[in-house]
Amino acid sequence: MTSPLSDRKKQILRAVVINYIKTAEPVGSRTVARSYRMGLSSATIRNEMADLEDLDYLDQPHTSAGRIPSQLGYRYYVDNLMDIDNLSADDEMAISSSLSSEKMREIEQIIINSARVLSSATNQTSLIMGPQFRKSAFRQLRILPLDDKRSLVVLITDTGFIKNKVIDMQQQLSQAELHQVVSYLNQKLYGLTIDQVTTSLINELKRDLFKRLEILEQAFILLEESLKEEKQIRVFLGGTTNILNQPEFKDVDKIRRMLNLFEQEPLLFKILEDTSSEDNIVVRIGAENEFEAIRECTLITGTYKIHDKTLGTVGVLGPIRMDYSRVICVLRRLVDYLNQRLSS
Amino acid sequence: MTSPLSDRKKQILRAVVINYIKTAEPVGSRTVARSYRMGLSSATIRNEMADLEDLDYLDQPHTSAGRIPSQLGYRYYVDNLMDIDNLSADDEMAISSSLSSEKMREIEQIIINSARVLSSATNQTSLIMGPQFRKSAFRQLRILPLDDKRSLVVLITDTGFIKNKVIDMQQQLSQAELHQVVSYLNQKLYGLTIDQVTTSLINELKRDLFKRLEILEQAFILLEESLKEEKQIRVFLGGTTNILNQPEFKDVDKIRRMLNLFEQEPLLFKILEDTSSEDNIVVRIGAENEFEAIRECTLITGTYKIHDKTLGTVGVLGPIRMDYSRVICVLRRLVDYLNQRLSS
DNA sequence: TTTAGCACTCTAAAGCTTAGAGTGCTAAAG
DNA sequence: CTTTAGCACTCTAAGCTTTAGAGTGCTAAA
Repeated sequence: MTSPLSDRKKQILRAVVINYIKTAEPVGSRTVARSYRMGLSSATIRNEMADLEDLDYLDQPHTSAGRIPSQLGYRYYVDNLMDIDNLSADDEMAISSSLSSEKMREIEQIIINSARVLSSATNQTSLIMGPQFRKSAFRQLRILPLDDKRSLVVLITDTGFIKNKVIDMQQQLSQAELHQVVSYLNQKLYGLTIDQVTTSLINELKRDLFKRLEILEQAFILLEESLKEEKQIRVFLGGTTNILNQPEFKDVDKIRRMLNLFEQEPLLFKILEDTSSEDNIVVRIGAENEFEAIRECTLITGTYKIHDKTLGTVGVLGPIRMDYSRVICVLRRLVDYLNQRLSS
Repeated sequence: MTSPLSDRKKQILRAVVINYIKTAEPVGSRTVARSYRMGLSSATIRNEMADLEDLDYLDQPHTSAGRIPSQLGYRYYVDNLMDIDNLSADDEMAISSSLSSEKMREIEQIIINSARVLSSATNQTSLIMGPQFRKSAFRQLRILPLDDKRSLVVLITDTGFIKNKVIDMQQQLSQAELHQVVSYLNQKLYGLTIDQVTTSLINELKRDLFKRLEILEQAFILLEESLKEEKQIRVFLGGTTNILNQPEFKDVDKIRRMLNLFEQEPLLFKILEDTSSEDNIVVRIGAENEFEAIRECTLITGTYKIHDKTLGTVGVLGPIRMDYSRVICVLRRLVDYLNQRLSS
């Protein structure tokens, strides 16, 4: 479409973006001329900057202020100008030491801790979708009698989820009968993902079994509820207060809107899910976001897998002015970690 | 100590408190004289108010402003002047309908929903401590082999907690042996509260059993971890953004401090636990709070029980200027609900 | 003891001034 | 044709001043 930018323009755009990310102040021509010694006077830079403004890569808050990157400018920077260094040794140390803390056995613990690490390493708010139970494959169903009336139904998936539920049995069931039913179910369901266990399949099985036993209604309820409940998977947040450190959120009203958003788990889930189809790191800048609520933010997400199955999304949410290069680094690092950690 | 207040002073103090709670503006003598027709001129009220200020029941933000209640004033109001009406029919309706939502099977669901109801009914932030696992009594331990290497250990308490954990078995164990060990443990532990299952007791049992089987190490790890992990019980929050609606929190720095507090679960737990010894509703106004972090707030708490055992604390946290009467009402209602709901 | 009247005080909001940063334009230099 | 120096101009944020309004405390009279 538009002609490609000259190298000089690229350099200048890059300088403006980097500077603005660091200082949050509009960047003037003098600043660019001085700090990135490129042998040009501020007047020349000024002309170039005026061009960049015409091309919509830069904005001017008011006539006599410096320039700030437009959303298009950020996009251009992310796509063409940014270099992604590796993490500094210090960062790497800090991150891996926080990640390797002892008591991280439970999946939930791992996720929560990851959220914390991610937010503190980026100084932004982090969102992590818990592993999607529904994409896991059915492994085993067990029924464990507790006393006369009650039993514990346990559902286990290939990705290590364990769901359980105490159910009431109206009639007692002999060990043998129970065993029969349970192994029938296991046989029928083995290997299916939870997604595939539809209500209609359940009904079919139910019909099959009802001929012989009316009693397992409750066990089916567990299955059905698992399906319903898990439609909204938990989203874990880290560093929600970090947005308060960003100068773009010094307005109480904006803060309220963001915090309100953070309280709406289903919406957060949708926001994360929305990006989860893609393969690698995805950067959504401002209006590129589908959801109105985060149109003033940038969302950077990655997906993590267990045994090569995409199970969830990890993201960083912050103002459009954020340190893209750093966030992407950290996010990559974390996704690697999760992939490795959850597969064991 | 000080001589009791005259009826007239009480009336005036009450009027100031009520008015200030409603408007968040300092209350002037004219306002009191007019809105609470007590046949006195503003000048008279003015004199009385000056007296109340001398007695430390009222404060004056600056020379020519109205008066606001001091912390002592609020305390006097709560102890002597406040009348606690019942909930209005509307409120009652709203609360019971939110509470009776369908899918509240899990304890956690009940707690989370309660937090939501409490915060929206009071327009404050609500805190609810999850039921204290440690005060529950041991009921049953089960071990459920999954495959060659792994088993599921399930721990059940009298208050309906179910903890489980997949463990690795280095050696295989015959059904009979397993059964033997498990029933030994159940016999030894039945009826003890989790608190009573100390590490030393576990070690003792371990010694007993090690003579026969080296294998259950992992099962003990579950027990031990349960003890450790649960030291910090979850605290559920509702309406954290409500503080943003309070005019006393329009300062970003204060907001940051509060939100930071909300992210520190262990501290929240301590704050709630601190009040849990007492019987009924407890009101802590400002500096009456033990914890520095909430010295600018009022915390109103109640405790809920399962089968007459105190299991957790429910609280409302907000600015010192809050609608005490209303909050106390709603809190009472909610504690009743929880007591009833969790005992079934 | 209560009240009217009045001078006084204090704040918050609105208006005004100013310093500083940065621009855009023009004309000269390379 | 491109780059640069110079300069007038613009805009904001911060500080200062002014003012209206609310409320007080005191005094003297009822």
